[in-house]
Amino acid sequence: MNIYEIAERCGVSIATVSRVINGSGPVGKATKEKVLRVIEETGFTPNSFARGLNFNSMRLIGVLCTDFGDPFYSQAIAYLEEQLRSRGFHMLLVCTGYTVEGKKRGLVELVNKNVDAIVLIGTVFKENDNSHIEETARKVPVFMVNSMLDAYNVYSVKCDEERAAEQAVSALLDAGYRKPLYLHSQTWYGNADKIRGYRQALKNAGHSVDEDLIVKVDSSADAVVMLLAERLETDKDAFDAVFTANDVLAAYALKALEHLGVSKPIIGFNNSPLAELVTPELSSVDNMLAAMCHTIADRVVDVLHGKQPPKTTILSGSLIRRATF
Amino acid sequence: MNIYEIAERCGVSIATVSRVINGSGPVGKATKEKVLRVIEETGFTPNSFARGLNFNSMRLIGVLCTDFGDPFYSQAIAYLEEQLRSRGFHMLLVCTGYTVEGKKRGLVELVNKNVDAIVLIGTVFKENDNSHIEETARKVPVFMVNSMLDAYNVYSVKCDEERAAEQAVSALLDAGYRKPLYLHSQTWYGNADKIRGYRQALKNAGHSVDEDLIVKVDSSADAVVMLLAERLETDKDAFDAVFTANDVLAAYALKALEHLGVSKPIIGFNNSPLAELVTPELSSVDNMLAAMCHTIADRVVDVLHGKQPPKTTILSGSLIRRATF
DNA sequence: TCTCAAAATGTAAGCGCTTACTTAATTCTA
DNA sequence: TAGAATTAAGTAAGCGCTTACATTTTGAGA
Repeated sequence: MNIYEIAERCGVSIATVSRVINGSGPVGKATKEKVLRVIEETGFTPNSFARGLNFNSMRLIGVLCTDFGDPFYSQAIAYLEEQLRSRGFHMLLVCTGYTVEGKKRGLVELVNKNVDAIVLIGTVFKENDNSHIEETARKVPVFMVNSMLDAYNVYSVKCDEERAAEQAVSALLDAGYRKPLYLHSQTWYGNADKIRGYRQALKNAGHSVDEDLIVKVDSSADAVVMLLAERLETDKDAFDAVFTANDVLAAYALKALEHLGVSKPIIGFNNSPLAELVTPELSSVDNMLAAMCHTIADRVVDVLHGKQPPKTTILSGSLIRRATF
Repeated sequence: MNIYEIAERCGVSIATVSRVINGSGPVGKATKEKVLRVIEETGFTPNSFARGLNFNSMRLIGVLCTDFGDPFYSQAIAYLEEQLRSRGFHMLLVCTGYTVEGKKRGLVELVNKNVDAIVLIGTVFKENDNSHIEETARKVPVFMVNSMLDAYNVYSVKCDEERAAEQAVSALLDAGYRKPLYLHSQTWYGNADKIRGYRQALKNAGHSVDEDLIVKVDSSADAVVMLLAERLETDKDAFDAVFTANDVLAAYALKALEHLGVSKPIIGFNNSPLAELVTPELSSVDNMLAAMCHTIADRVVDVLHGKQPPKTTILSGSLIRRATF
């Protein structure tokens, strides 16, 4: 079933059928109705590859994501899908894991599919070589959610995580805590910002930074429990509060402290749904994920329409206080 | 940059270039190397729409999902993406929410994109009209994860949730509990199975079913807290254990009981990562999601290769015991 | 009734690629 | 070394659709 078949059944030319499908030219009222009726009857849908070939677009946006395990990412995907779809685009989703190799492959695959644009969710490693992203951006516009890269054809929307982390840690210090532990599990881009914020907060309060309180740990319940147990065993006042790079780590920390029978304030990051699922509910830094995704979708549409939106947008996050602090 | 450009730069015809790209015919060694080199130098990637038009496939699988909020779905997406991609397919993801209208639109959109197959995750409403799915299946093979529909061109892989639920409730009864509360929030397909299992377990144990113990509740912390509080207020022995349709509800129930200062066994469903994130860790029924996704991916490949795999596969779930029971 | 612009429809040339079919260049056999 | 068999490369016809351009029809004004 193709456009020729429809044209024949209607006794018109394919040009006319195409015109009624796309509303791309004048068509007599009777003819239009007939064509629509036949399309309806036959259930014909125009071949999207042929249209793609003509328009050089299938209205597909490639989305590269690191890890679904973290609710932050699945939440981002959810927002993005909604926003993009409401703007008439569909989402080609590729999940690559944390390796740079995986990301490179993912980018190549998306470029090969001729997507209209590529959205990266939190995937830039600041210290690392990002030439693969720059190279990709020479072929198709790249949009970054929650990370930033200043390069040709790359647009970024991020939360000022440094400031947000600073605010969170300052809140702990203001409340009288002196030794906040900072837990993270991946040394990616955003992490450096959070650490800077952490340091700044201590500095602002006139404290020095104990480097032993900035620690990387595997993202698993066991690892966190072990780590905290070990620290507290050595010195039961080794730290007096916990700040984590994401809510999953915060949940593990919560579990660990409960396990150890001690209670200390905990602040997570991302303000994901998880924060309200655990008991007690997690205080967490809101990094404005929904707003970021909304903004990115706007940027995508703008760029594809030939407009030139700002290359970087920075939103401010804020601490959402719940039961753990 | 297209295949003509490459051909010209190599001093060969486009047929030859195409042959080296696809390995679809004999090419002289020197020629082949030259073509590969030029492709490498120019960074040429064949237009996937043109290939799609020829092959009538872009190796795209449409995936229709209900809700990312539930970790069950995001987990399923994660598994599917991995499995499909390792088989050379990419995933076009559409998230529709719980309405049948939304699903219908989603299916139409995917069909319009000429995907090779459509995977539905837990989306059949048994009582409802599923003609939209059957209609879709006339155009493109449909695969169902964790639900079932016996129709032309529809393949299903599901967990025997009835048996699994029965097993879980029986375990509660065996442990001496008499009045297990069953909480669910959506009256979709799988729910009926679970309820049957719940009933069967009580019947097996010689108990009658108290219909008031099968209750639907909004999927929110507040709703669950309110519900349980109300029940226990009326009669503090209104129920002596909680069984839920998914882990999110179980987490809410955990929160609610803790809030009310009572402790009762809880069993969730899906055995999602969430089960290990909350404290105490949730006992949960494992519905073999990873295996389902793996199997579905196999089925997709088989069907697209013209094979005829079994139309229905049923896996058995099992209760994973952790701290809450 | 005739003219002519405006509206409706048709024709055919791509979009970039694959591949059946054809032709040219090698290699092999006797 | 002629000629068959084999391998390498080219030609051109689509795949299903959009659209610039050409053609026909319609209807208003004179």
